[in-house]
Amino acid sequence: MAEESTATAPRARNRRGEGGRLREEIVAGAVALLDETGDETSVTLRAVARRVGISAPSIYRHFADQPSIMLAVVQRAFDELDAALRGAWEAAGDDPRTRLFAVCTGYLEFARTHPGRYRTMFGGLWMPDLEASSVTEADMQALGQGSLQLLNDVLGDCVAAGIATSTDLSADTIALWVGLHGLAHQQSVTVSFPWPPDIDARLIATLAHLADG
Amino acid sequence: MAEESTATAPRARNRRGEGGRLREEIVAGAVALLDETGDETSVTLRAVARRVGISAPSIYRHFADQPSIMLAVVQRAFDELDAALRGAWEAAGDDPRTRLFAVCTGYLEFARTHPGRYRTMFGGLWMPDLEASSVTEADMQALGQGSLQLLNDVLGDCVAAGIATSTDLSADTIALWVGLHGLAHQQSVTVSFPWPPDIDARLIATLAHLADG
DNA sequence: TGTACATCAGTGAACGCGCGTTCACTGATGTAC
DNA sequence: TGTACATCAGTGAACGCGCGTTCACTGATGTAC
Repeated sequence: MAEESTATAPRARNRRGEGGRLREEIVAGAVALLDETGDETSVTLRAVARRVGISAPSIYRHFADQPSIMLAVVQRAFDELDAALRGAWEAAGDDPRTRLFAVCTGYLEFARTHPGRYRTMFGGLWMPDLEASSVTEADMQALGQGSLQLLNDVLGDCVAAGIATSTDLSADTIALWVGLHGLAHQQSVTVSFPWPPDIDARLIATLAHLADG
Repeated sequence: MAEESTATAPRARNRRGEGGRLREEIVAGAVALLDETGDETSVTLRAVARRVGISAPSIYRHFADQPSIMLAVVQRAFDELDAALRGAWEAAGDDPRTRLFAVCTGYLEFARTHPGRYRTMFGGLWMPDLEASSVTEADMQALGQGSLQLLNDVLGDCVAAGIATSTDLSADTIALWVGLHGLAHQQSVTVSFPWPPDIDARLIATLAHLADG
């Protein structure tokens, strides 16, 4: 039924100076492949080329090698996570408690909506050999920093408003993130697990040390 | 320096009726490969055969196909996790609080000691197509049940002793496990992360709803 | 005790496949004069 | 305005590799008589 419409048309070639567009298409194709198969090992250079509708060697105009594609995919995925959380934050209004829940459930929702992407972002398998690649350790550590900072802010606002307690905000932020990650990751891996219906709220309220009621 | 000593000797063949031994060696070799490389994609049928010191086709006497090897590896890893937690429980004495911490830190320690194994157990990538394989969904769900039950017990003992509170023990057990898993998984993926020094105790005490002091 | 035979553990050679990567190329598009 | 040329996006064919899997086999070990 659903044909791979992006691959069937015989691609109009980009005009001079616009070759950079193909880079975008390659990353988008790789992300689409990842979302569809849910398996990063199926995001091969050749599979991406097929998906985008170009020949395999064309990719080398835009990426040095196969791991570079995965790095671009992961960087884009982290950017999208950041954007999603920021969107949830802005849509949530002014109440610190509402904002905290909006950002945390936004995080969980991202993983549920894009399980393959989430697993790849945090799965560690795509990680390049830092010695054999142009990627720096700083590049690695920068990933996810924005989202962690946003979590820190919403939790800090709750503490400032007196609806949550904390002796060490940054440590509690990391503990909160760890809990969200554990839930998000397990849900991105398995479909059948006996989750209690209130697992989201239970985890968030506990890890944020929210005042009762 | 460190030679692959297991692969150099020209293997004495098993005696009649003891061919089943090779099955053990194959699983052990696959686990060793996983621990060394930290990467489940390098646990190929041929790599395992090389590691054990046999020819590739010999594996087919003991496993139907390549995914069957991975399944055996994961099942063994879950058994070992169970045993490690039970060992920590028994060594911890009678105090419920001490037991809770012993089991939880035992869990985290397992992941730190065997990061590749842990990532594979919970990474979801090795999972076979349930339709195209002899593995049942019940097999899948059974994995990790023992460890979860043990967590349930130690947490329940704390509640019974009045040092922890819970409105729903099984839900709180799952929340506790989710937190442990998030920390264990992230630590099995990355080496450099700005962990607060007390992250283990902070996470455990929070998720167990331990009474202060 | 001796020997023919069945059983069983493990092998060697070969297959087709998809992969990443290289190379020399094609042909449309813009530019210099 | 016309034309020769440089630039640039993308291609087709080929490579060597490791993979999973198959097949017919070898040869040691135990068993029946």
